[in-house]
Amino acid sequence: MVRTGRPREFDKDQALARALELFWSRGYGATSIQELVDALGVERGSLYGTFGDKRRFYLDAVRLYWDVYERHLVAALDTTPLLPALREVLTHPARLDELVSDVGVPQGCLVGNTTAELVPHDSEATEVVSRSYRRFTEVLTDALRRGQAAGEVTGNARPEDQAQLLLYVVQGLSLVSRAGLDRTAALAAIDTAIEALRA
Amino acid sequence: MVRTGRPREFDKDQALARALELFWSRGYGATSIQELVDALGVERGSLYGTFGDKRRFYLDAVRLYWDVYERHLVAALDTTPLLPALREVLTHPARLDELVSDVGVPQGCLVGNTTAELVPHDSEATEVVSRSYRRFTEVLTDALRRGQAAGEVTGNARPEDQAQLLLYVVQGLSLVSRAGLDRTAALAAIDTAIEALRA
DNA sequence: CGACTTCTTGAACGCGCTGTCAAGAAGTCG
DNA sequence: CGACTTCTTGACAGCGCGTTCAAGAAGTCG
Repeated sequence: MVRTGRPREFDKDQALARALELFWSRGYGATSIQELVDALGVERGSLYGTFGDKRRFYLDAVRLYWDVYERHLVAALDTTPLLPALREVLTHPARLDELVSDVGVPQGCLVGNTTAELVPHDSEATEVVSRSYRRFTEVLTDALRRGQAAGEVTGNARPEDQAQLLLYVVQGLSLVSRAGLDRTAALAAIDTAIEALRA
Repeated sequence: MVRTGRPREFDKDQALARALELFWSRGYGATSIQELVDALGVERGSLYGTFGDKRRFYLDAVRLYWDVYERHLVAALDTTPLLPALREVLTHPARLDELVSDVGVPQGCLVGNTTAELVPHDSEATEVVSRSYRRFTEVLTDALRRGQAAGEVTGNARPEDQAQLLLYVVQGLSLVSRAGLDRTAALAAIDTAIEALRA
């Protein structure tokens, strides 16, 4: 079945990616449709016709964010030794390795931001966020299990519990960093967490 | 100097405390002045005359929240042994020890919520939040230093770094819990953190 | 070419919000 | 009592927001 009618003049995926950046840096409520119109170069009606209302648009952006992040996460943890890779994972969301003062740089983890802004009031957002957290702990649990089997990670605790704790650490770092980041202190704290995992 | 003019008909502190609960459970943006009027039984004009605009009102509530919390924190950590008290502190913000499903129960830590919603866009909010985080790590650092000196807490890491890490853990737990709390998993993760601190 | 479908454009609607203000009420002070 | 100050009340102004919609443009299909 060939698609008939006037063809879209903009790239849907590219528009969603651009919207993701805007939502990421400014948040859901603080991003107006007008700002999206200006940033994407697409008029209101076209956005509504393509993505539905603002909430749907935003949640689609969050889903895209998570899909990309999870792919990176799985790839990053598929290495030996595990702990250095884990250190990268923990420092990444707060962008400790880049210039934080960059203008327009997205702040923290979009899933965490969504949790703070829409959860638990919005049930669909709660689903998206919960699934992301579950996937994160699943991926980390697998990695930690491998690390324990290899004798690199301590067996003093269950991999599930270690993974859950690391979820808290990464989300906490991501959140607290918004208020200003002392890179040295943050890295020292992360290293403390990593060292506690060493066998 | 005696205060002249018509006396206020409501209790200012009590109104602020009630507003704090509302802001806490619904967030800054989602709490309208009208809701405050209804909940406090005080008309708009009186609120504006007493507390200034909404942002000031909110930030005053956050300051009150933190003052109360810090008093509790210092008192809770002034015990021996330290680790059980620390466990209480970590589980408290997410209210793991109470019924989470209670209607109207405030969600997470108000400072963390403020971080997500107003920081870094609002400089005054950023100050309030940063000061709270700094005080938290200072109080915890002191406690951990005592714990290390008493031989209860491991000396494998500096107290400052342990405290910073615990800030991340408590804020992460507080945030993630909004999306639904698996009490068993959360407690197991907290216990993992506590055990890692044991000498 | 003409019928049909889909996308584009930008004006306009309706709503809820924060913040203001004028008139009156309730006190103190001389 | 009369002047003065402060608080209360509720209407209302003004604004920005998300969303809709009608008219036109740009394609496909028979």
